[in-house]
Amino acid sequence: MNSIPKEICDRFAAHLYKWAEDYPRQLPWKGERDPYRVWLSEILLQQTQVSRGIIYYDAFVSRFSSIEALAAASDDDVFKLWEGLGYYSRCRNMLKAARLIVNELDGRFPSTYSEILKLPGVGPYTAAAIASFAFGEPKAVLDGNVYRIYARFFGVDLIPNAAKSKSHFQNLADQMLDRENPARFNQALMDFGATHCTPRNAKCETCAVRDLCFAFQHNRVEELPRKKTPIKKRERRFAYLVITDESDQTLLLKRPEGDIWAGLYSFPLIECDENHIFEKELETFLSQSGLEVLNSVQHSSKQYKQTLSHQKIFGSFYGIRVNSVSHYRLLAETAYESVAWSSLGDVAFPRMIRQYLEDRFSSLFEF
DNA sequence: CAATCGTGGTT
DNA sequence: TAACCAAGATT
Repeated sequence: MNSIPKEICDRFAAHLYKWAEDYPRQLPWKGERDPYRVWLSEILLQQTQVSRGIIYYDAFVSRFSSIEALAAASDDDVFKLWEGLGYYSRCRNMLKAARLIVNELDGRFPSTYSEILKLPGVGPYTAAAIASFAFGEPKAVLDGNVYRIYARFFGVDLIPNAAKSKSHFQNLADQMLDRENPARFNQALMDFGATHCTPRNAKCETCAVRDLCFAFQHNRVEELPRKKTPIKKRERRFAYLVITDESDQTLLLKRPEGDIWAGLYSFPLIECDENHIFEKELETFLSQSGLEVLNSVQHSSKQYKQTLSHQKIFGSFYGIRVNSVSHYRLLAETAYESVAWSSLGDVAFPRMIRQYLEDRFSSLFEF
């Protein structure tokens, strides 16, 4: 690949720094050097808008003031704090990394890019961010903002994140980085992308580098970066069984690895495909459950819909009254648990289940 | 390496 | 509305 003239790099950086002074952006983690806090913010911000990340960052910092405190917390408590943010494997990997650092690295956060990169849940972007922000190492971040800025600035006609094009963008980013001030440069670049060189309605009229910008000069700002081909969404139908007994216990299960919402809790569910009729499945489930059913369908909810990145979930909830959930056949040997109804407010649920509980039972949780 | 993993903001 | 996409990582 051709190298970028030094003059271009220098002029870009100078304009970028001037822009950052003209458009200050205050964020809770800005200028932060504590690697724990930098790491925490970057994990929370993966595929997450800054405005939402701030809310969870404040909650996590307030609850866990050190990596030792985080490492010592229970999985369920941390998942509860993460509830609603999505991409829950981040939460699981965050806990793994915290415990690894505390238990095996004597609490010392790794201080180089290559060592940081080994942490669970830390990929090239996050490692570069932590290395530059917390340790001043000259590593160029490559996130959605950076893809967009350089796709436009250099007129790169490649789809971002495709494995083949990533190395091209990384090469550009590496050359453009101000190696004397990596933290300042990375921060300003992402701020610029997030607020000025935006996906739509980019503020080209007040952009100081537009004279150098390929997309602006060729009137292709709206076309770049190239869009990813849209994904097909699998449709799934979940029938949740809200089973309660006379002691106000209910059945929950912890969702396993390998499917959505791993690590969160759920009511037992019957997944209905086209060929399976819910009523028959329910009859089979109950007859094999060991439960003494008092009222097989005490109530049924409306149908909830939730669109995920790769799936569209249709969910309905069916209230079932039994004598005692402790008779459930799989309780002892599987991920199923008997939980007091009054404690459901402390359980981490997927959005759809939390929504159902609020719709139907909000008065019981003192929200 | 292309598919998978959530949820909500924005237009 | 529906598409786009957000400080990506993992498999």
